[in-house]
Formats: sequence, structure tokens, C-alpha cells
Amino acid sequence: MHIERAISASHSLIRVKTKSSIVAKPPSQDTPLTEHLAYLLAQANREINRQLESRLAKEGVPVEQWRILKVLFDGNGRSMGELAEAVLLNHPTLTKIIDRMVSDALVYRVQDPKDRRKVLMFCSERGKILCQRLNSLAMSQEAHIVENYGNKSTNELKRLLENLIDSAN
Amino acid sequence: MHIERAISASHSLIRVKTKSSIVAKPPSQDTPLTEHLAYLLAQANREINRQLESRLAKEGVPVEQWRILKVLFDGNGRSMGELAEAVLLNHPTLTKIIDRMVSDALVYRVQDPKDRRKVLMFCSERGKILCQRLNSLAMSQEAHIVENYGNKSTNELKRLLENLIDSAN
DNA sequence: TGGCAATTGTTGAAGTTTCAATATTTTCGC
DNA sequence: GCGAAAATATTGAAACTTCAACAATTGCCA
Repeated sequence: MHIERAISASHSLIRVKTKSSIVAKPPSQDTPLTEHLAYLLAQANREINRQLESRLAKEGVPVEQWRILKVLFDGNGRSMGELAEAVLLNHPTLTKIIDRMVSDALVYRVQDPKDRRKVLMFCSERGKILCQRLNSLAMSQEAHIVENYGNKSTNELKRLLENLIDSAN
Repeated sequence: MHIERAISASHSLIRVKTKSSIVAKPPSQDTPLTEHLAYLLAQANREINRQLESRLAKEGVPVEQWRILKVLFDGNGRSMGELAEAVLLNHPTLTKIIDRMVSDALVYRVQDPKDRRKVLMFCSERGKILCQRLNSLAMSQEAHIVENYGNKSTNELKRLLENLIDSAN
């Protein structure tokens, strides 16, 4: 306790300043954690993801699997790489989730004939039927958000998020 | 394969329909994954978090530890529960991260004298000094975002995220 | 063409998070 | 005040993710 007080004494401050110019910034409290964009995004994402998770739990399916099914729903095969990109997962994680989904007969693998390094993923009939039920749950969640938050805000937020994502690449 | 085909046979579809009205929705392709709010939030969060992560890596500190240090910086103790809430972690995860930070002498535990079930967490002097360096890195990241994305957009996005979070509680 | 580098996907080990159970202390009704 | 219920934090096992290494295939260029 008194150690901390010592550092805030003026001569201590000078010593710290000489160590690194970074620490020599104004000694203010800085902006609170809750005002950082990274924090607000994490908090909002956590909250919305939880809501969606609890809806999809009615079908016993994790959010990631819904995303995978939704991407594959159009019937065009995707390589593991494309799929990983699209559903925001890294390769080894995706491989293992896909293993489970293959066991559940929701998706299947096909060796790409054009490039035999690749594996093309497809959605089974069973996967498509499940996907449609999941889509309904997801849509009802989004409808619930719009109810509380407003249609205008929701669309504006989506637009801003898209721009942010673009500007970050 | 032929099992899947069997399920899509018409009399099967009828059976499914009677099970749940949800499946009876229009068979359209539905809105793409990339237009769902939950997905946009996940993507934006992932991107921004990665940027921040790579900045903080210069000090070898994960984002969660920066959050913890920032919350404790004011010198007021926080119980594990309060802290978990503030930094968006659940209790057991926080306990284990704190264990590491105690080993690194960044924070320390004190039994709460008013309520001996609680443990109050404090930031050490070492933790505070590190926290200030981390704050600089985080601020420079946010400055970088504002450069590419614009000051107006950033503030508007923050405002909308705060409202979303409020409306979700 | 032959071989070296790059691309793609998987695997096993290591690390992390989560779940359920536990220990401790406090609160509250009776 | 006593005892049951609630609150708080931790623990160990299970589940999950990530990292680094690997295997297979393709592209490249000399």
C-alpha cells in the first residue's frame, strides 16, 4: 500500500519517465475498459451469441455447426479452407467439428477430383432438413432482437459492422 | 446416401411437417449467413480482437489479462465475482488465469474481512506498471482503427453497441 | 523432367475452458 | 440461536481449441 504511494510521489514519476517514454503519458486514469471498442464488441458478441446458443440448444446444435450447415446448404461443395474462412474457425478446429458432424451424418467429405489435396464438404439431406429448423430458430432470435432494439438501429449497426470489417482488411 | 433420399420422400416430409410447424416455413434459401447480426458481431469481434492481441503480444500478455489489470488499476479491490463480470469471463476460468497472474506477481489475493467467503483481488505495483504499457498499446490500436474507419463511424458504432447491450438485458 | 517449395488437410500433444461437485462462509426463517 | 438454503470461490475431470509437426499433392523453375 505505502509502496504504491511512493511511486506516485513526484520524484518517482520522474524516474519512471526516464525509463520509457510510453509510461510518461499523462498520468490520468485513462479511458475506462468499457469504452474501448474491442471490449464493447466482445460484450455484445458474447451476449448475442449466448442468446442464439440457447435457442439452437433446442435442437442440441452448437452455433458453429449451424454456420457450417448454412454455408453448405446451397449444395456447392467447399474445401476445408474455404469453409474455415467462412465460418470463422481455424483449420484443426474445423476438422474436428466436421468429424463429429460426419458421425451424425449431417455432412460428408468428397475428395476433390481437380486437386487431390483438397476435400470438398457437402451437406447431407439430413443436414439440410436440420439446417432449416435451425434457420427458423435463428430468425426468431433476430426478430426478438429487432423487437427490443429497433429495426433502424439493427440495420444501422449491421452496416457499421460491415464497414468496420472491410476497413480492417 | 440412400437413407437420406428416403427421408426426402414425400410421405416422409408430411410426417416431419406434422411433428413441428417450424419446418413448414417457406422453403426459400433464407438470408445468407453473412447478413446475420450474430455473425457480423462474431466476425468484427474476431478481427479487432486479433489486432489487439498482436499488439499486446509485444508484452507477452493475453487480452484477458490486460482487462483484468485495467479493472484493478484503480486500487480498489474486487471480488472474483465482480471481476469475472467485468472482464467477461466465467468463474473457474478467471480463477485459473488469476493463478497465473499471481505467479507472475501482477496481482494478489486478500481475504475480504467483511465477508470471508470472498477474495479481494488487487493489482501489484508491477501489475500497474505493466498495465500502463499495455494501455498505450491498446490506445494505439484504437487510434489505428479510427484512422481507417473514421472518428464518426467509430463513435456511432460504440453508441449502437452500448444500446444493443442494454437492450439485451 | 526432376526436384524443391508451397498448398492443403489431418493428427497428437499441450494448453485452455467449461461443467459438476466441493468446501467454506453467510443469510434468513423459525 | 439453529439449521437449512444461498452465495462465493476453488478443484479435478472432461471437452474443446490451438500449436507444431506431418503426409500428401501440386506448382514452379531451372
